[in-house]
Amino acid sequence: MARSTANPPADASSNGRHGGSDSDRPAPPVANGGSAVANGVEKSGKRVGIRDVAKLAEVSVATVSMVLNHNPKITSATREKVRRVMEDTGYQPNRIAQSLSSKYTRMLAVILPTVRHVLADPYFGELISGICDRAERRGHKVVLEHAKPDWVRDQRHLELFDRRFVDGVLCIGFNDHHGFLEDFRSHGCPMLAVNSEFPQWGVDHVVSDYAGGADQVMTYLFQLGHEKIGMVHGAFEIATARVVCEVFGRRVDEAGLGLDNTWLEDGLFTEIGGAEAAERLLARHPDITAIFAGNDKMALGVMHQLSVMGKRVPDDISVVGYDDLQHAAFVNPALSTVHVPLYEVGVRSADRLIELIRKRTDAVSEVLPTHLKLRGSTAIAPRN
Amino acid sequence: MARSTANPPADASSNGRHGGSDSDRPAPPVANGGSAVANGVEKSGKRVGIRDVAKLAEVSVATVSMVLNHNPKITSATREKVRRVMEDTGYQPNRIAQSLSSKYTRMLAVILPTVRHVLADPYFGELISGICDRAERRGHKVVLEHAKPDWVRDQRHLELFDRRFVDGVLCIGFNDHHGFLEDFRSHGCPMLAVNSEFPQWGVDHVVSDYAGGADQVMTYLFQLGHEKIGMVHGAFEIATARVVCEVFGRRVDEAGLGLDNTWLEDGLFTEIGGAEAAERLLARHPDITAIFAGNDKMALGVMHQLSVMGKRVPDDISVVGYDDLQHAAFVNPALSTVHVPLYEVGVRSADRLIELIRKRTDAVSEVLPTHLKLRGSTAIAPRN
DNA sequence: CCGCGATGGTAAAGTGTTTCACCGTGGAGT
DNA sequence: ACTCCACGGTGAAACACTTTACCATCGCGG
Repeated sequence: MARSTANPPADASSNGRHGGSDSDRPAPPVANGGSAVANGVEKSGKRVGIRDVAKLAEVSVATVSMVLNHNPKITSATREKVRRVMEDTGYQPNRIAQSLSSKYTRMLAVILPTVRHVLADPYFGELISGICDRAERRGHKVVLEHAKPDWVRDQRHLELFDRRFVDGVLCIGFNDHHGFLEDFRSHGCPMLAVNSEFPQWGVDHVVSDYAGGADQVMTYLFQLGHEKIGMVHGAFEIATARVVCEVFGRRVDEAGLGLDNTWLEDGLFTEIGGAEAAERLLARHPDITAIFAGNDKMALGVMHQLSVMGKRVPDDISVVGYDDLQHAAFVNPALSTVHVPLYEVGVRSADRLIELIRKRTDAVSEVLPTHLKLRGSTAIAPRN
Repeated sequence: MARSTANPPADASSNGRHGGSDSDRPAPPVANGGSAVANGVEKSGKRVGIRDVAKLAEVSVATVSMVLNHNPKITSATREKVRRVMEDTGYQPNRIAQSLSSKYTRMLAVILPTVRHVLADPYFGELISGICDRAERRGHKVVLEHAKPDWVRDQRHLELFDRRFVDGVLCIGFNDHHGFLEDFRSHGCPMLAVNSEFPQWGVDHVVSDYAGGADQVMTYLFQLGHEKIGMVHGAFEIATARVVCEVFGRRVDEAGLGLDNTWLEDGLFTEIGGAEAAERLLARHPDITAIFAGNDKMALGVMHQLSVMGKRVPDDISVVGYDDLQHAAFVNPALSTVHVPLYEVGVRSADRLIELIRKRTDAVSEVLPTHLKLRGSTAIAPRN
């Protein structure tokens, strides 16, 4: 069931373009193979295959293949000869056939939880953006996958590998209840958790520094003189959300503010959830002067609710978000938040996963820094 | 170069799950083939292939293949026999080999323009969400592709088909300068423009009713008594943006308001562009009472800028957006906008493209309705 | 009783690469 | 002068399916 072990593909492997650009060079020169031959079509109506190239170049099929794969056995002379024919004929290797022979498909899957319209959430979008850009540069394509309930019940996630859809998967947005994440590792399928972590399963991951970000927020709020601080957090099944709450709790305790659990509310990671959490928080603690939300969506909901309830931000209450989504700078007031390098996390994830696939590395656990982004939603605590 | 024509795949084609679920049934029953055999592994360490199944079921390989593909030639008796073996062994057809033999990969590509972090834009996310969900239900996978400048220069877009990456492509967010869109059609490659149209090239498309939406906005603004209305539009190279402007112009003319081109400003489809456009508009026409933005991002920018300039929304100036992105309801004030059924557009696009691939239809030009979503950013025009 | 078509299944030929065992040649080492 | 190895390249066997001839059997009408 697990992928049989085999040599990882050479760094410079065939990816269709004759220049060969597996590494990070932007793109092969490609001298625009514009011979008289109509692009890609031989005199016959048939598509040109490796055999045709071999015939025209007066070499064997194996040789052409080796040129394609940058095999050092080939002289630069013959390599050139073959290259020329490839350009003249507009030959492009059939990637299906390549995958069938070789052990690699050069495809990655991004697996997302089944939340309605999950892709419409810029948090995911930003991560995927980074993943796609980097994957493309390294000659990989990205396919999108949703982890529907029946999907994992039927073991469909392993099907991705068993049926040879992809070489590796990137998982975004899952929590401790998603036990299927463990299966990948136990079946020897390259997998990486993106901006999340699962210490209990030893899953490889690239994550941003949630503890650091939360710490900075607390320091900042204290500097502004806030002592009545509420927290709107996401689900506790998510390790990173837990971390943020823990930091919040620790800092509050250290400062001796005596804030108990009633200052914590679950915002479900959504705008609406954030709004409702804010409502509860305010009902319980009318004297609250600051709210720290676990992500920007909840922060938006909080601000919306505060506005509805006639509270001014930041004059009456300061609000801090987390993520720094693109539109956070354009709401009223502009949101102070923790900048998470989501795009960069995506980029690194793709890099590390590809290395995992090539068995160039085994354990990956990378942390990217976060920092405070101060805007208009925070101010000095109002004096009572 | 063009894909050689061949029979489209039968509606019920092999997609790995033995139940066969090409149609829209949610998922095959899958009686959890839990025999004693360790899932998917035969006694040997080798993966189980179609040959193994044939041997165990005492039929030929061809028969197994036909069972897989729901070929009516097979008796239900033998079909059951084969099915049983498949479940017992946990056999799953290798999709690479299937693609090599058959003419179809069951993959679709979504092609996006090269805008930095384009996926982080919920507009695209929502569309792609719909596309993915429906594609998955119909047994297709979706791969993401960016149309970088060099990509089209090198004819890489056709490579998607030539190298057998995908069966069809969905293009989102392009404009009249992207001539490469024409290539797909001229090479016989199934392609569909999503929520955009290119009458000049006769590209198939699924689009929402931009004219209707704009018309409703204008009617509404007139009802509120607005006469000094500015328009922050997107690039004119985009047909749908043009349509909105045309409607704006027509309605304004019909109403005899005498607003010339100085009431139009380009907002570049971005928040920042919208903000700058609003600034210019206000500098030129301090008496402006309403601004109609071509999308929600620009509307956010407009509102932000108005707030910076000390104008109140909607008391001093009303703002209307277009798209109805998820967070539009949670900004301050909540944005009145045109609801575009982006998710649904994505769904229909996937459906139509798959039909195109199967040659079940040829020309597709579908229009989905839009409607006004009134919230807090609009009000009766202030009396001078 | 013979021929014929429909039925249900089979053997074998693709599908377009990669990879592996092998081979001829030429130069260096002894 | 002879062995031996390195070099550059070749032929053919995988890879795991689909598809297309083709074949045997059987029922039925003439």
